[in-house]
Amino acid sequence: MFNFAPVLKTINKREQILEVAEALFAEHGYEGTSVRTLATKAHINVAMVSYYFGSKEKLFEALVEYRAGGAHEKLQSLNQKQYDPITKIEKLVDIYVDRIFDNHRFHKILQREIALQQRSKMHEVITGILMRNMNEIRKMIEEGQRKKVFRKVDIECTIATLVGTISKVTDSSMMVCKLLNLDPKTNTIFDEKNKLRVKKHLRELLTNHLVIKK
Amino acid sequence: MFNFAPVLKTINKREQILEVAEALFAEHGYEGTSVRTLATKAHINVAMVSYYFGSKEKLFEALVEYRAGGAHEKLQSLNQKQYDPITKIEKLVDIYVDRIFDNHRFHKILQREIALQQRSKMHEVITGILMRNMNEIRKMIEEGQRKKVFRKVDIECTIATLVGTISKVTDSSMMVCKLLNLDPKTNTIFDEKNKLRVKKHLRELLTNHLVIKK
DNA sequence: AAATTTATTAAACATTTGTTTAATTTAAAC
DNA sequence: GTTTAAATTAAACAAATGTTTAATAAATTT
Repeated sequence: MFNFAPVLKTINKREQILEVAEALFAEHGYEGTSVRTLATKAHINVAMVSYYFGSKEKLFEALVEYRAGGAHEKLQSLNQKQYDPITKIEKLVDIYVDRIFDNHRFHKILQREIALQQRSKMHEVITGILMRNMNEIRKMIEEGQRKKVFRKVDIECTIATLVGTISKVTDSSMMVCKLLNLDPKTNTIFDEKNKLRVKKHLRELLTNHLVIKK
Repeated sequence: MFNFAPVLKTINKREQILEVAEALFAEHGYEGTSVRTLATKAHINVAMVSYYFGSKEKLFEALVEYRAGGAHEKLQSLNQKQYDPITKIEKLVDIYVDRIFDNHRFHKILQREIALQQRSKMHEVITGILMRNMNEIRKMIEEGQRKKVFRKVDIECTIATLVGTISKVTDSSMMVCKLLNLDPKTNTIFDEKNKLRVKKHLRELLTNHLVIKK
């Protein structure tokens, strides 16, 4: 019969390296993380990175593949539902806040990567992913405008507000802890309480912004 | 008599290095920029960085000192004016958009630096600067709330929205060019047209969000 | 159980990194 | 015009970087 044990073990080792890489890239950046410190933190030999991924850059690409998928499908399926525009936007906020909060390390890496002009190939891939997601949001807003529920707002800027607000809260967590008077050691901004808080803020902000008052 | 020429020349050389460093740090990050490529781009010898600044890290600190000041004074003086809360917020938007657009390279570097857990000393300095600015904004909103002009909104999240929206537009300029269907080569997001566009968006967004409707 | 593939290791590899040295040119002061 | 200080240079420095090698250990297949 089949024996999955070795295969599973391999996958786990790969994933273990990817998880540690994600944490280190998020904290110290791609260039700021050496393969040696990565190997130490992941309790593996330096050569294992080349062995499993080929190179440091290919490890990074593997990380993107490992984490990037999924978001677009969720947005697309929401877009196909028959909700009214306001409900759709509220559910969009929930999806986006959940997504970015739960993947805050990877999101931080992505944000830094698109802000940088390095590794142009990776840059292209990431831009493509984010663009597709943004287009789904655009469709939602345009649908609301067609139905005369939403104002003729600046769609691109509105998307920037949605993503920018969440990014600001998650990416500069140290900063936000000080701003919210939280202890960075004991507290975490990535808990349910703060997710709800940001969701509430964005729901009210965006409905006030988008919805035409009767 | 006095002869300023040599002194001025020295200052200019220092500033010349700082300007090139700013451009490179913004494009490729701090770790992604080597002292050698910096020297080449600035048409100086490698040793000149150590000669003028002591080290790469001190060059970075010098850049922060060179660019960081000024914003707080502007916010403070606006806060002391006798404008009504709505006007104050509108002028705040103008100041912030102008500031970040005109210093977009430096702003990008700052954002990356506070998102990173490297160079903790610099981190402290930058956090301090940004915190003071944020406190001025908080005062403005609280004043509007006391005067019963503003709603009881989530102040910290509202600040995140203001800064986050502008950051999103400026920091990932490549991305935004695609989103706005601009050619990244010929067009620039940092022109007056787009400044006005973001200002208009934020003015409408924030007044709708903040102001209690009669 | 032997053969073979896969996983893991320590050591070496060639580059690149930031920084320093010591020599030289340029400018300023006397 | 000589002396002194400042600016600039090419070369060397040690440390760190990503990657490869060749040997060994573990697991899988035959």
